[in-house]
Amino acid sequence: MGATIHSFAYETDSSPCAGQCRADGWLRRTDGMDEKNELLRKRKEKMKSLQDMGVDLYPNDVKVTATTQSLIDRFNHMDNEELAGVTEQFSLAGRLMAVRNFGKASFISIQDRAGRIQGYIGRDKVGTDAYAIFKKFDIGDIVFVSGGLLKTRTGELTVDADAIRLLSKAVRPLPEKWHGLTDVEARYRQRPLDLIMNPGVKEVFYTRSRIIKLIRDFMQERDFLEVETPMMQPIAGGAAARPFKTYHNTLDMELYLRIAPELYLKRLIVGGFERVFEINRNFRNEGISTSHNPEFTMMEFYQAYATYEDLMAMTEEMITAVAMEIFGSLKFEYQGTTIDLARPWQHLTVKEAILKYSDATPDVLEDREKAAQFAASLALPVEDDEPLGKIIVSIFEAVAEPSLMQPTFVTSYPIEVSPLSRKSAADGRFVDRFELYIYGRELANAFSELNDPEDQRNRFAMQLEAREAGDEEAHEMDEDYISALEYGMPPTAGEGIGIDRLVMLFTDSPSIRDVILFPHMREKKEALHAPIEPR
RNA sequence: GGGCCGUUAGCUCAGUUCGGUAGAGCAGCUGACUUUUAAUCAGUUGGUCACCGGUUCAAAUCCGGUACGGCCCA
Repeated sequence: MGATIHSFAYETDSSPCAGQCRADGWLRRTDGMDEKNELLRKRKEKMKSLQDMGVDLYPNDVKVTATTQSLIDRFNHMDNEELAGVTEQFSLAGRLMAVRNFGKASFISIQDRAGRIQGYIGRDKVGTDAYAIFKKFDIGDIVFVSGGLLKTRTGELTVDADAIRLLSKAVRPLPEKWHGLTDVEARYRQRPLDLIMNPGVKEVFYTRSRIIKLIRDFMQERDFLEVETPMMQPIAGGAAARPFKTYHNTLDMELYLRIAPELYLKRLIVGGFERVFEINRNFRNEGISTSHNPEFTMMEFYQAYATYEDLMAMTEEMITAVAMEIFGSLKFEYQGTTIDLARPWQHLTVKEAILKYSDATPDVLEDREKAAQFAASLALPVEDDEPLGKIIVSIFEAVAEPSLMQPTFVTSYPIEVSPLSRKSAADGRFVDRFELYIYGRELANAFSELNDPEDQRNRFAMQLEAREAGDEEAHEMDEDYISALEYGMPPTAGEGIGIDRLVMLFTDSPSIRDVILFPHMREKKEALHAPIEPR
């Protein structure tokens, strides 16, 4: 019981589904797809009659030799006379997206991974029996077509079918052909339908894959080794965030889903790899918004004998290289704003940014009480014992961050918010760190790494104090990491780049959910689909 | 966490102002049609108006609550 709720739509009266159950104890069917649904019933009747005609509803015995797009690329420029000279026969398969029926012939639209192409199904050519079977196909079915090519009167390249077969029967109907699936909740919850109906969505994920490949190639060309470090960690370190907790049965221990791979990657620097990177998921137990998903993809990389300044140059190089591959330009539109990645990018210290985007005076940022007052005037919550550095960062995030539309490196972060960064040689209250902002969003975070084990122990101690004062995101003491540093870590710089946010930028996506295939949503107590009765 | 908005047929949406038997297009079904492409033409099926409760002779519509979602703010 209970656990069956995802696979079956049924729950009995005794189930704890208060307020969600129908009076008769059955869960409401959100799509009305129960045995009383006429569309579904008609389909099942149709499937029965196809089987009676000897048709296998789910065969797997065809070989596909072409994609829709490959045919268009090769033959779209030809006219009918030239196409008549093409003797090659083509076999393709895909989802039946439209049928335009003319009695003894039909036009169909087939969609595969690459695109769509039209098919012409003439009764004379495929045969009367096959045509009668074809007439029982539904939009949404997966079909196989083979034949030559022709151009229609309107000039559309069309597969002139010798044969058409059913490869997989769709039991449920597709959304409407013209408007498609537009309800955002339905799109995220039923991503397969979204991908079928909205070609732009597929395009986003093709672009996402290309961006990740470009970044991977960029790193490998620079002699970085791609590695994978633990997703499950006994201490969730490397960032300021609340973790998800899990449990290992045999080891009888609690583990955390990682909030960052940082401390493991730096252990590998100690181990001598010198240049490592990882593109993988992090998990942070925090709110969901248009730019936050509880699990998100980050690239982190570490380079020995480099500084955070080297990484600024490398970041500019990497992101402009990706932009040139994706757009062929350093200028592009994001949500109606022109983003210009022309180098060099703007550099601001945290304090400079605050002074630029607020009416704060420099003395406000030197004195804790004045800073706290200024924060209060902005309606920012300030804890009683919150250190100056944290207050300054809160002010920065409130007044400056949303204004940093064009690419900007923000530097000189206070030491209180940077427990893993190297102290600035010029002023020990600050660290050698930068964050990259574009369109008011943090895209990257990097610093020269702290490799003095004693200093690291002191920083963790500072964090423990903050933790005891109630900061749930403060870092924990990690003795194992410190002991790795005690073997000696070369001077190193490291960076994390938010891949989802980068993809948002390069695909003009307004929400992080648009670049994550299955974004997390609150659980629906009602079944998304009711079960279909057996045939 | 707060504010505003949304949830009506498989899908896309009207209908809510000012309460009076639930509407359209697409999809489906029946028929016509061998170059259409949102094919067309004729006919036709399909609804627990998100859920729970209240007011009322009468609620998709008014009131209260709940769930889920969106946007903005924190």
